[in-house]
Amino acid sequence: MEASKDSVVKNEIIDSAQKLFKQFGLKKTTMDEIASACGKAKSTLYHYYKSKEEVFDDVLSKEMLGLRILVDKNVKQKKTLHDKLKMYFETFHKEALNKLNLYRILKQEIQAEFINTNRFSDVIMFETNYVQNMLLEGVKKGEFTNVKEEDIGLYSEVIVVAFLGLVRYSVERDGEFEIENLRKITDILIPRVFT
Amino acid sequence: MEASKDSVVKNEIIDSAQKLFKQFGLKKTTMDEIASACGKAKSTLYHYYKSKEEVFDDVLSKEMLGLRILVDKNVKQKKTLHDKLKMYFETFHKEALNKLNLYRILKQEIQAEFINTNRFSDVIMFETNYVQNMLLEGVKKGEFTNVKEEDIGLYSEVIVVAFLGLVRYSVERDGEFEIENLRKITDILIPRVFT
DNA sequence: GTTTCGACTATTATCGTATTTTGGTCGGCA
DNA sequence: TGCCGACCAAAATACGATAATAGTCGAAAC
Repeated sequence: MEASKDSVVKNEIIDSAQKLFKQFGLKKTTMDEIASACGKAKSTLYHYYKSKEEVFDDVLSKEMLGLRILVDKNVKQKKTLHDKLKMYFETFHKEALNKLNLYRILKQEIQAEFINTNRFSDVIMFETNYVQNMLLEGVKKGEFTNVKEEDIGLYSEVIVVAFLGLVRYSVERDGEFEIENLRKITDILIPRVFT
Repeated sequence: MEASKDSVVKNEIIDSAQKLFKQFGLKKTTMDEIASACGKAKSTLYHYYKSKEEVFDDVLSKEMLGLRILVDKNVKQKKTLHDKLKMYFETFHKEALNKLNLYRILKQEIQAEFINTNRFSDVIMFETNYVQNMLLEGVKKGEFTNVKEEDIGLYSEVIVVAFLGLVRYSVERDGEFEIENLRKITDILIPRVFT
């Protein structure tokens, strides 16, 4: 078994699964459907994944990766902490709505045990870390001085959780809470040194 | 029917109902149980309330009122916008955990149609308004200048939604996310003029 | 040896129906 | 006017039968 061949087949499976999960959700998508969608027998899937959950998990990882690549790319184009955060919120919010499966997790629509516990807090942890690095960079550059360095971990967590709360809210209202408004959040979440 | 007598009986009912709802939740509490808990017949309850929902709604109103009185009392004791907001977050958070029924609403644990639609957004609206007044007062006193006055409505909404997201998070982790941390949120949510 | 498949199993979900629970009504009693 | 027990209709529950589905296994194909 070549590793490359292996991952090609895995990609086929994930692509089909992603579409089906997006359309019907985790519960209403069967392994048989995924299998025939990519022209394989169900038992073949179990050669590459040991469970349905593992397939779903991989789909999520793919979506998350896509979102993160985009977020990171956009954020890197901005120079100041303020602009970076603004772009971060905007891109994350927009992409989370596109990646429907991911969005379902954020909304905690899927109540599977294995997901809520791990996945959601994984996202929070990862994003907290990402934001933390942004803030630390801001500190190093002197853009962000009025916060003790030891508090930056907590600050990041607060920012992420608060932001995700807003994403959820915005999603539940389905457009009532506009993206333009979301842009102003940075002004709230980040105390500026130069006022 | 005297109005006073009427409200005495209503209070008896609400007290019993509150305990039961707190212990078993909305769905697992029956009208018969509430009735016998306050030594009345079920049909008597319908003399004072026209439905179970109305009873639950009144319990919520009572809890909300209690919380709001305390919040308002504590907030009024503080002078600056910063201290007021700090106290606001702290008291609201603490009391929301005590008032279990209210807390279930915030957590959106109760999925009854009549609740999610009205109650939750009622809370958001009320709190948004309350915070807005705080901010406007801060503007008037010159403590809070770096925000356009027309944006204050949006700011308030963002603050409330973000804060409720944090309350939920803190509740889900059941103590992991400490109240002391919550106190620092004000520093994040309110850009200070004097840095 | 690796990948695929069809047949098989065990578990879970679904359905139809009988039964119970429960929200809500009503007439009458104090 | 305030209260109750008896009553009803609708919803929840229980349960057995049936169907759907996640996951296994041995063998065939490559």
